[in-house]
Amino acid sequence: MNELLKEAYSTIFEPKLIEEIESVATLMDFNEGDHLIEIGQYIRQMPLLINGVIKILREDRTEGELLLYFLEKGDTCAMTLACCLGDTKSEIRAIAETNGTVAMIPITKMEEWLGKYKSWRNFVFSSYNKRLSEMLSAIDNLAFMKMDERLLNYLREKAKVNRSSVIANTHQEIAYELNTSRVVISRLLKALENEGIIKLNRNTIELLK
DNA sequence: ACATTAATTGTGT
DNA sequence: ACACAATTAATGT
Repeated sequence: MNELLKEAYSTIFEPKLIEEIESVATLMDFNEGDHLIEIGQYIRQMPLLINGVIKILREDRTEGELLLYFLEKGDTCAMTLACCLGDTKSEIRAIAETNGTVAMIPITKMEEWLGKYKSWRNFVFSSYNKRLSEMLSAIDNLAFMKMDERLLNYLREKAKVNRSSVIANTHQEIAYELNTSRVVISRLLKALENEGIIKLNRNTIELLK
């Protein structure tokens, strides 16, 4: 079972650290659609994503959801790091985009490793870094980009994480994640189809370019 | 195989 | 944004 762990992390972590992870981590499988982290929840374990894709959403007080970014194999959630270290509640919601596996690591260990392993420190810092810049581009999207550009961005990201140019989502679901209405999505999608950028089917969208 | 229903998507106001 | 039409998938008979 720990083949997976090695495969995902052996390029980043030194062998000793991987051994330690193996000895303390609990592997947890999740299924598509599972709510991994809810808003307001305390986080006592730190997840390392081994397999699958997780999406990170922010929720508006009025009940709108907004997609922030996707997590892929070898990533961890920066929010979790902040929560663990600062002992605060989660500000975000994490939902499984596909089936997958995470390794859960006790916070005590992760603090211990910070001093002990250089590769771990690097991992934590660069995760922060990466997420920060993803947050910035998410903000850019919101502040400066029109809905049609955001939609196209979304489709591209989604195609990337699923490693497939076919996106299996209804217009309604997309609208939720971009925090807009379904009608807007339908119209924009159709416009994109007319431009020959995508192909529209029921329940699926195929990215052509 | 057919009819009914529900869900998804398209369009006009 | 809303209402409704059109299309397609799901289900029961």
